[in-house]
Order: sequence, then structure tokens, then C-alpha cells
Amino acid sequence: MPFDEEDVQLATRIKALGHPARLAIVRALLGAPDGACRCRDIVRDLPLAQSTVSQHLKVLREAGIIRGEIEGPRSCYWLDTQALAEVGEAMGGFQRAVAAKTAEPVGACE
Amino acid sequence: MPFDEEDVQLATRIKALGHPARLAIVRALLGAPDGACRCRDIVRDLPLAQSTVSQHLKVLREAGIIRGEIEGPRSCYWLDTQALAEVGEAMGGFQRAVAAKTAEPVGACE
DNA sequence: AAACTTCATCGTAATTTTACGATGGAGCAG
DNA sequence: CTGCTCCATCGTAAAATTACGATGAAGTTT
Repeated sequence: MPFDEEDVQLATRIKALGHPARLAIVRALLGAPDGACRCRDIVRDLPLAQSTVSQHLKVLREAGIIRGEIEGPRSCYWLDTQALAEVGEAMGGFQRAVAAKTAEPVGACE
Repeated sequence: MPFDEEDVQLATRIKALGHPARLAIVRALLGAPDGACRCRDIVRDLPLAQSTVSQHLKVLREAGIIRGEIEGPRSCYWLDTQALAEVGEAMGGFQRAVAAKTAEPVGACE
């Protein structure tokens, strides 16, 4: 895959967020009143089997979006705020570029 | 898939952006000096077969990120600025929520 | 010790994604 | 009309994703 290494990582992170369940997980982590943890609650709130949720957590972990401590029974996850902010930054860049363009509509098309 | 319809659409759009090639396509469209079009140039700039690029364009089109006119030879694509801005907005929301949290670090974990 | 809860992981299956070459349609150039 | 370029689509194949249930490890409770 001849693509920029940095782009591949960004794409991986974006892709990790591209699933309703994982979106829900990130929101749950964001909304956690304590620092950021949680886990069995996530399973309880999602309409998915426990093993499937665990798998989604793994995807997010491998993409670097979240971090986790897997000690014994109660595991614990929290957001990698840096990584999430980086993705947000990239998207914000798109949004800003789009805003700058919206003045000049389509242009050369036919 | 018992998920909120709105979340499914958002996830689909995010997912569509989660591939280096499609990221490159969006950037090319953003960087186009004319309004927004282009097509053979995209193929030329990507290290992928023409049919593969066409498929990526289809993914972006079906996710609502881009729109296109497929008249005869020179097809033409442009960004759905609204849709892209919406994704950016959702991500920006994450970024902002993260920024509000960064003061209070981890919290309840062990 | 025995039972229970909380998870990660494994095995499995169905579906989707990714990528290519081949094919064929549509317009343009000769 | 013939050939050319541009591109969507089809057929195909390999790999990844998504989702379950089953299993078993690691603490906790009784």
C-alpha cells in the first residue's frame, strides 16, 4: 500500500470511529463523570454481545483512540485525548477549507 | 442493527473517510482551483488502478460525501460541503469535549 | 473451596472491503 | 466509420470486518 505513513495512521483512526457502536463507546467515555474509565457499563448500554463489544474496544485500542488497563475482572478504558484531538483537528481542517470554498460554488463542470 | 438511524449515517460518512485513498480524493477535491471538479487527475495521482479509484469514488458518493455527474467521458465530482461540514462538526464536538476534560486527568481507575 | 462476576480470546460464519483486469458505453478526433 | 480516451461496472479473489457463543483466566463473594 504505497501511501504516506501518516495518512495511513490518520485513516486508521478515522475508520475506527466509523461504526455506530464505536461512536457510542467514545461518547460514553467522554460522558463518564469520573476521569474516563468504565467497561461493563458500556456492554450494558450497547445492543451487542459482550464479546463483540470487547472486539470493538480492541479496534479502538489498536487505532490509538483509547487506552486501557486490563487488570483482572474490571477492565478500564479511557480516551487518548491527544489522538482524538488530532482526528478532530484533521476534520476541522476539512471543515475550514470547505467554509472558505462555499463562496465560490461549482465552477468548471461542463 | 439496532442503532440510531442518525448515528448510522454519521458512522457511514466517517467510515467513508477512513481510507488513505479516499482521504487523498477529498483533499484533491478541496485543493482543486476550479470550483471542485476533476476525475482523471485523481486517478493519475493515486497509486491505484482506475477501476479501484472509481470504486472509492462510489463509496464516497454513496456516503454522501461527494456528488458527481457521470456524463459520457469526462465525469466530474465535487464535495458535498454540507455533509463534510457535518462530519467535521461531529468531530469538532469530540475535540471540544476532550479539551474540557483535559484539565481533570484519569480519575477512578483502580 | 465453590460460586459468581467481568472480560479477553478463540473458533466460526456471514458479509463487506479492497484491489485488479476485462469489458463495454459514450463522446471526441482522425 | 475507426480509433482513442475516459470511466463505470462486472467478475473474481484475497483479506478484513462484524457478530455470536463458548471457553477460560482473574479477581470477589459467600
